[in-house]
Amino acid sequence: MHTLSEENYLKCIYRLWQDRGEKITPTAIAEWLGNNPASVVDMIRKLTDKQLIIYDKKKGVELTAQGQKDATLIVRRHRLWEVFLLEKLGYHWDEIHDIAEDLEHIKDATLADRLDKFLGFPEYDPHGDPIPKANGKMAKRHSITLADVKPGTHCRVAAVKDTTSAFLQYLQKLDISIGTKIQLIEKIPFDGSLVISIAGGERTTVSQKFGENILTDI
Amino acid sequence: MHTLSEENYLKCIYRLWQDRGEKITPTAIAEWLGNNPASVVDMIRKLTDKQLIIYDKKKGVELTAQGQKDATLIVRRHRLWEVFLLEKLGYHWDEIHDIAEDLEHIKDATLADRLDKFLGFPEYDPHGDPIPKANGKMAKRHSITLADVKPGTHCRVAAVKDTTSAFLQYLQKLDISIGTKIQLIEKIPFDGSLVISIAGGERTTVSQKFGENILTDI
DNA sequence: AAATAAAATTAGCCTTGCCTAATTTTATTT
DNA sequence: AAATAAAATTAGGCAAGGCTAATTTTATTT
Ligand SMILES: [Mn+2]
Ligand SMILES: [Mn+2]
Ligand SMILES: [Mn+2]
Ligand SMILES: [Mn+2]
Repeated sequence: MHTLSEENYLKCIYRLWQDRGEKITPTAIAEWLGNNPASVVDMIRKLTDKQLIIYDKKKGVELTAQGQKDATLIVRRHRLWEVFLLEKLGYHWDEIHDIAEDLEHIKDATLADRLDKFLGFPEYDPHGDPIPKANGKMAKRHSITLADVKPGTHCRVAAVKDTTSAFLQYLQKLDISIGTKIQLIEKIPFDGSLVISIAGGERTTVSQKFGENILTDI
Repeated sequence: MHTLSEENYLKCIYRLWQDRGEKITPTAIAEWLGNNPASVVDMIRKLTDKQLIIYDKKKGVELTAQGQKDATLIVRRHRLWEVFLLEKLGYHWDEIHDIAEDLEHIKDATLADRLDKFLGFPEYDPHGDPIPKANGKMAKRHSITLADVKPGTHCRVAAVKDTTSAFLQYLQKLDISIGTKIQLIEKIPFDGSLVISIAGGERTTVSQKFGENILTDI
């Protein structure tokens, strides 16, 4: 099996691949994990030896079929534990990510499946991310951000991209959670700021960065 | 905070102190953890520096007040997770120990307390061991083994000392679990074997070692 | 095409937590 | 009291997973 560090790298590569799509470079991995590029190069060698990734200086880092499978299961555990922490233990959505970051590494043949069953086979985690099934399949990820939507559109908050507590607490302050209806009223050309109405309420202005971290539905 | 290894050593020392009472030597720790005595000496230095233990060649290793407190909280987490795994996820009692061995190291300020509440503040874990409260207090441990009891006595299985699956599966085969009534019919002087009747059933003979690993009530 | 900047890699070092082998200390036997 | 055995300790090493500093490669500017 994999070490804790190997798992964190795998999950990081999976994540960068999922939400950026671009070529995954050692520097990108280093930034995401807060490690030094030199350390990343070491781990790239190790994961390559284990046949979990393929590294081509032109194409960057890619997961092999096995690497993808393994990464998916880690993500599955992470998201299931997040549901557990929120729904069963009463944590808030800005507190669960870091704890799940550790829980995801607990390995037992049947633990994830039992937890899945106990939670009633949830499709999405508390941040709106789809939970991979045991076979690796999962519901579609949302991809249109609030910043992409045409002014005038009414949409629903389906997921958040950023899961730091800084962002989640700001959302809480604005009374926004998964399912909240938002109308995009206007985009300010100068800096991309967004004028929105939350759940039919007054106009509020948020930054472009804010809008890019909210994924929408409908 | 403590590393995973430091925590495992603390818990080991706590355990040896609780159920042997004797002087705790580096060799005893090494045997319990399956490590080399030389490694234990290294860790003794580290835990001493951290003021979690005091080591005196005469008295052996002892936990300081802080060490005791920390160890108790690890044990608390271990036992709470065991209850969770058995009651909520449907594991059998011989499968939960190893998983809890990892879960006990997940650190978050409120996790144990939330789990405790979620489980309904259980007093004992699935092996009959008392679960320390957040303040360190806990219900009395049972101390009389089946091997200590006088022939003729009817007693109740209150806890098991050994939690290896070899022992627990044997118990399951004999239909013994926490709460089962057992009458000790006879002790064989030759080798200490015990003739017992399980829940009023037929006579069965078990070894002395078996009897020493069952703690009784009433 | 050179010059410069950025990214990737290498070399060498550190800490943790373990090990083996050798040595010293402490207990037990004779 | 010696001899022997057991326990504890020291010395030296190793793998994992980080780091910094130096170097090489690759991209970008000029
Ligand atoms: Mn993690
Ligand atoms: Mn999430
Ligand atoms: Mn443990
Ligand atoms: Mn237990």
